[in-house]
Amino acid sequence: MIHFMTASSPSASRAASKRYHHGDLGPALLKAAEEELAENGTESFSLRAVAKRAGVSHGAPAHHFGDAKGLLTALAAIGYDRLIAVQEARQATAAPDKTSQLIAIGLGYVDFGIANPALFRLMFSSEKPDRSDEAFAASSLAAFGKLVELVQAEVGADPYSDAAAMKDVVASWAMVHGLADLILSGRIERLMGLSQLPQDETDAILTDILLRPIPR
Amino acid sequence: MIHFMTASSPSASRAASKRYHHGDLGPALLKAAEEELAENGTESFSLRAVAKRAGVSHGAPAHHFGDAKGLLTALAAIGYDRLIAVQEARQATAAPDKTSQLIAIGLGYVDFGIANPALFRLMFSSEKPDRSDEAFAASSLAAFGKLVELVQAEVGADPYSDAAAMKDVVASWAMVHGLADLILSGRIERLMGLSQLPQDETDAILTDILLRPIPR
DNA sequence: CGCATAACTTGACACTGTCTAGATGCGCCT
DNA sequence: AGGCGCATCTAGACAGTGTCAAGTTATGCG
Repeated sequence: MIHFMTASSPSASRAASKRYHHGDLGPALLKAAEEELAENGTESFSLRAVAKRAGVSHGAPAHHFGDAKGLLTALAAIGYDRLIAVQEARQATAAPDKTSQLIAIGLGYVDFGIANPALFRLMFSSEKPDRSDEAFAASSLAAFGKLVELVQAEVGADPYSDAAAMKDVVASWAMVHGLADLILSGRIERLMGLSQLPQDETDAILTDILLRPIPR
Repeated sequence: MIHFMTASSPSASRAASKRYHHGDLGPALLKAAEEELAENGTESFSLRAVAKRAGVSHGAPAHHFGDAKGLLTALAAIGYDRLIAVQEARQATAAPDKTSQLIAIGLGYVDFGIANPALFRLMFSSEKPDRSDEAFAASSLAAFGKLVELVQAEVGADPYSDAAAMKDVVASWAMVHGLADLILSGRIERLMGLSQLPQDETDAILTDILLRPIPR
């Protein structure tokens, strides 16, 4: 679950009670929104349902996030931070060599998508978030930066100055992104039955596939 | 544009006039829906706007498609037929060898996505269409069948009986799907400026990437 | 302590999808 | 040829949506 920094506000301790001023509503709304998203999916997402879940009136979210787009933008930005965290968890348990580390962030990308399908779609395949938002841009760029960094280590060239290396970045990203997107739409399951396999076998198959876009 | 078979009905010639019975409303609604989708995107899609565009009352679509899900399911099914057509157009202008033909359907997949971003998202990244619908299942399976067939020709093994070949299918699909999805969300453009390049250079880059998932 | 102001509520508005009952006219059948 | 069944389409109502404006509460600063 997302941390949401609920302990930062001095009045947050009694935040759940029915006071007129919630005291920490911003993070509380984000938490409620994520739960709604996870339970009902992106398509039937409702701002009023989020407000109700957080125990406030339907107009309250507007004061913190402007409109629905604002709330979803903030949520997507947090999503990128969490994506990075999941990738780093995979890196920590992976072998330290460059290739294993690159594969690890790919496996983390898929892990994240499977664990948070609606959030993943919101982040990557939705027009709802405002991509020019500062927090969104910063977090998504940080996630992309991890990929660039590890591809650069792998191929030994800076993607921003070497077109071939950038092509390697794009190929790696497209592969892992397509894999994740097809998995969480259920299209791979029908073909390979990944969910029936033990984790290490699934990882082996995905690793094989994730290695392909990288020149050897 | 989709054909929609408007000439098949005997009364379709005066279909545009203000008669009480439209005479060919099903196809007309699909056409209107596609236009709405192309202009406004998937997210702000409105059934009432589709009805208005087709010149009928807001309740009319229900009689032909049941509900919004039904209309979008039918539209997505047609989308798969068109995807196949775009892929076959690419095949027709490609070299006849097996590898070129496989790459051709990949380029067609990307072509289709760029030309119809909202429809692409509806087909692949939306929960709105009913995947158990017969027409949807048939058309999407036909599109997938093309991929299976060409991968089988390329690697010389039947994916349905050979796990390694199925892995090649999954890898190929994931690559082209991820590539298309990232391109139409604008994420590749920022990195490689594909739209600035002449078509043959873009094709060369995409071909390079699309070749990678296939074992050599 | 008083008060500006941020935080939140409440009600209204236009719009959405779906349901119901009613209006219309196409095409079949005798 | 004439009538009529029934698919086709309209029109109104309903609950639910996001957003806006105006009012209410209470926090923290001077």
